[in-house]
Amino acid sequence: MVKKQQNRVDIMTVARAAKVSASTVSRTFNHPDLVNPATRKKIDRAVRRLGYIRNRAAQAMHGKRSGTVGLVVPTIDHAIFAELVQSFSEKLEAVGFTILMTSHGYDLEREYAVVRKLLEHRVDGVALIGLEHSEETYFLLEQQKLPVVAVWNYDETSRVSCVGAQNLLAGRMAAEHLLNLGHRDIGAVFPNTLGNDRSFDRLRGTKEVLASAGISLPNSRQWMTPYSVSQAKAVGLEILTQKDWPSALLCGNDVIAQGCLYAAMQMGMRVPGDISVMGIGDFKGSKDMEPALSTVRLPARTIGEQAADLIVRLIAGDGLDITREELQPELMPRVSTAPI
Amino acid sequence: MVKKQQNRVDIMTVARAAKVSASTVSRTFNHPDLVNPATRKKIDRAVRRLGYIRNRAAQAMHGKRSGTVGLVVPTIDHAIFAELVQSFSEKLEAVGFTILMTSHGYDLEREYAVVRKLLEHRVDGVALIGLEHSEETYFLLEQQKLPVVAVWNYDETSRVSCVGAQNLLAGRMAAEHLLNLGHRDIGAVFPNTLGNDRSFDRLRGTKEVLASAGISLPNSRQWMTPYSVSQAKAVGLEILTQKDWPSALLCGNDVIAQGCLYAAMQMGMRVPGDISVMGIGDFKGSKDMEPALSTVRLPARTIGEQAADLIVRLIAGDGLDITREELQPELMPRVSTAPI
DNA sequence: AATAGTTTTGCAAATGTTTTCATAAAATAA
DNA sequence: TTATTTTATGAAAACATTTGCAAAACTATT
Repeated sequence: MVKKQQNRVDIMTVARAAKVSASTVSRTFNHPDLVNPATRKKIDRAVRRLGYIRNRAAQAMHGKRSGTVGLVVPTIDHAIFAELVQSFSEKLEAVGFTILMTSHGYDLEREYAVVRKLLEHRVDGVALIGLEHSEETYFLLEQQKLPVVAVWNYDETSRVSCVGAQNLLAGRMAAEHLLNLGHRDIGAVFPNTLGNDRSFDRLRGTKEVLASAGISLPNSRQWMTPYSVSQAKAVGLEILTQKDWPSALLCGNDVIAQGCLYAAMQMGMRVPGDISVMGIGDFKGSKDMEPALSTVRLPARTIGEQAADLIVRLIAGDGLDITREELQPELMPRVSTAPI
Repeated sequence: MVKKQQNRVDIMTVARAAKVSASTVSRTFNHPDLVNPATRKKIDRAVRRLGYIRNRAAQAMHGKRSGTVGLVVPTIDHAIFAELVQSFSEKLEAVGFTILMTSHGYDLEREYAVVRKLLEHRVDGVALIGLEHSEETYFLLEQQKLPVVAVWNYDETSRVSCVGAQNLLAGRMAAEHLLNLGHRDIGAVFPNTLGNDRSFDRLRGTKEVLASAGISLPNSRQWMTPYSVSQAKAVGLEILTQKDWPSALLCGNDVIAQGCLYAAMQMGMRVPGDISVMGIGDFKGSKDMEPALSTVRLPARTIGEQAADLIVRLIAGDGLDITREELQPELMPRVSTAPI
């Protein structure tokens, strides 16, 4: 077994090459103002010539920041998270952080495991999606006194800092919109609400509003589908082939709504002529669909950016107090919904 | 300025609590078989009680693996990369790696910078998208002798290991399909090919095939649009409002194709009746569109998975030899294209 | 009971950096 | 010119772990 002859260029190698001490090399990186420009130049040259790359691991050992932020998402394979993750990481990278990203597939046990792993890597902060996490996860994070922000949901009683919108409100607004258009027979098409507080709250908001208008949402008017155009379309087809379909479909998110739109199209039905379709989320493509999708906008980019801002503030300030930032959902009435 | 009284639980704290030496604690983590089960139990209890989390940074300093793999993408905010990233990271996480993800927004300079940063974090390997990278980036990676795999493109002359498909082939297949259907007046709608070898190769393949069928692709039949449904739709509208639109549109990817589909729909045109639309990529929703999108499938999930496999093999084997894995694009004729 | 072999443990050195403190050199003030 | 301040550098300790080596504690064998 050949021992890999590491081309180990460490700080000492550079120091020797530049005929200075390791301390000076270190300083050129971390406090350039403290070292003589001439020396700095010598060192820079040596660094370049040797291809030296400093070792963050060794830095991090000094109680210094690791320069990484952990990001835990259920999955990145959903339009909405992609948008969020992108804006979040752009903002963080701009101030020099690197993102350690992990996903858990909506499994709260796995979430705990990945958070642990992030902690092993001594991330400077952690961002999680939503506020529903296992007790162990919360405990772990609190115990480590690490800056944490829950992204996407807003809740004034949240156990950690959060930036997001109230999904409950979004659910309400969607339902109200449909109600205002005169719809009384409404079908709800939602993803599984288990381990997904976003979805749960939206459905709750919807039900609340309907109930207070004296409209019940019987099980026969509720459908569940995974987050996927394809599967939502299948469910949509199922709904529309039964003889008395609802006059409007309220979908848990825009991807599902898109599936329903396609289902209607395939059946040769007119939207909103034969049925209205309402989404929640306002994903990137939603306004361009044909017909343009009516939805409730949850500003993913803004949320991502503010979350990034917040976490750098928390990291910088050794901030221990919980901060909450609420963003308002916004009704986006477009073409896919119409008066009955 | 209050000095944050770190709840610094280190390996020594655990050792003291369990009345053993630090070495033994270390061993319980890394070579459990070398330590007496009884001792192990004692240590486990102490670890649990104190909430100890081991420090990967300190481990990594020992020339040990850092347990991270760097992933560099242009942007994650595109359906296609999301799918790829998801499958890639799922696979890697399953074997215990954590992903360090960064994006560069199609800027090769920034790519160099982020790769450097990844190196500072002593990632065990790096995955890049595509094969077009700056000389500095290649040089850096080679100099560090780090396992590298370029994902998404296949090229038998690639400078680093790669797993992907030949975009050239994909471009050819798309064009051939249209040709076979009898189309002679074809429009190409592509994203900017600068710093994007995928797109460049597809367009090249397309042109090749057309040329060898004696069909030229004048500038007036080429359009450029950013990767976005919305902007592609705008371009589509522009194309379709001119008096003699092409009989078929060949789009650089499925997102652009979707935009064109919507444009046609908005114009009240029938696809494929009035115009055929062809995509490249076969993204998640493509088969569900109305009309279902004809496209050339590039198996994102498979590519992601194989890339993950390959990089763990490279990491495990101190593998220095370049490995190339080719996946075949596949024609997916569906509804959006028809004989002229 | 003595010996040999095996398993388990601890000591100390090593890893690559940052930082505190001390000192040397240079610049400024007297 | 001397004394004082400022600037630039190096030596060494600290950070949290892993690991080679050797000692100690068991087991098995005679």
